[in-house]
Amino acid sequence: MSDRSQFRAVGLKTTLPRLKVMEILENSGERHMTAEDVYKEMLNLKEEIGLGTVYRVLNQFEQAGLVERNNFESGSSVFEIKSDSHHDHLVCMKCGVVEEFFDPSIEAQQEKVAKMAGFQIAGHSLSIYGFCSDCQE
Amino acid sequence: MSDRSQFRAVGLKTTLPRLKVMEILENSGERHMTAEDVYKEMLNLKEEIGLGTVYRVLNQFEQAGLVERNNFESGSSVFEIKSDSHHDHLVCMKCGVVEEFFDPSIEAQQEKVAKMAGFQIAGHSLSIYGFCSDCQE
DNA sequence: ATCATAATGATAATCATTATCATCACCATT
DNA sequence: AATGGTGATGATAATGATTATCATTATGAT
Repeated sequence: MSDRSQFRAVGLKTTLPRLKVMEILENSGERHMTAEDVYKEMLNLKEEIGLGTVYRVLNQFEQAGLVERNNFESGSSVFEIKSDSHHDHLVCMKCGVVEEFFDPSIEAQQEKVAKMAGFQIAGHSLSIYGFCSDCQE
Repeated sequence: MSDRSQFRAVGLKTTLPRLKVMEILENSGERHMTAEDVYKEMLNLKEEIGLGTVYRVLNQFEQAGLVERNNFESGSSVFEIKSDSHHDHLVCMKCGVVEEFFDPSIEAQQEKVAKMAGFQIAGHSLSIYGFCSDCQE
């Protein structure tokens, strides 16, 4: 599905800033970008855009289910293209690298926990913090 | 252990603001408070304190291992007295109530995941978001 | 091509949090 | 109990992330 039709499907007009933001999220090596990251990359590519627009567009994309927001422990949100498959994160506290993982048994166990507490589950966020293989003294 | 000796043990002088902040965290019905919450409660109790001091003290308590910080999806950190036993959270997206849980199998599975990815685990944060039993239409 | 409407960019505003710094309180020592 | 050095406080300003405002501009249905 093209970005164009993706946007149409969620009621967003196809504009240059939206196309560019999506393109950066898709093509940037870094899968987890802050609004600021996206903005800077945009400037690198000699594209005109306002930082406010980046924030606005990312929020709209999140609302629309096109991207996913994560709040690690850094003080700013990071965004990534929403993949069809849910996953959680391993975050390196030294170099900041983020690895993704999916563990069915953890997922299943969460369902159980929620059910036991009478919670209707809507989502969850699991981040494991530590040091990646390159960052252990 | 009294707050007084607790503070001494971690190299913090025993001061009125620190005693009061700790007292509020201990006695407030709400276990997960923002700095602002603590500050307002302080004013309620007719105690003089600066908001900056609340932030400073909470950070020191966190450094010292006396309280634990959590970043749910609200944009501001919440603090709770650090209990000896680790736990994760179920957060109601409507009323904001927070329930705690501990699930050994999830914990164990996280260890496995980290090991497989070559990560040296330092901590983790698992929050399940949903609707508590009182908040389901 | 026209036009209503939504989107943009520049800017100001807000919110959470931290830094600064002069004044003040704690507490080990006298 | 008085003293003094050092750490702590409070008021304020500063910062960083994010959102609101609003006049101008671009999109897409007609």
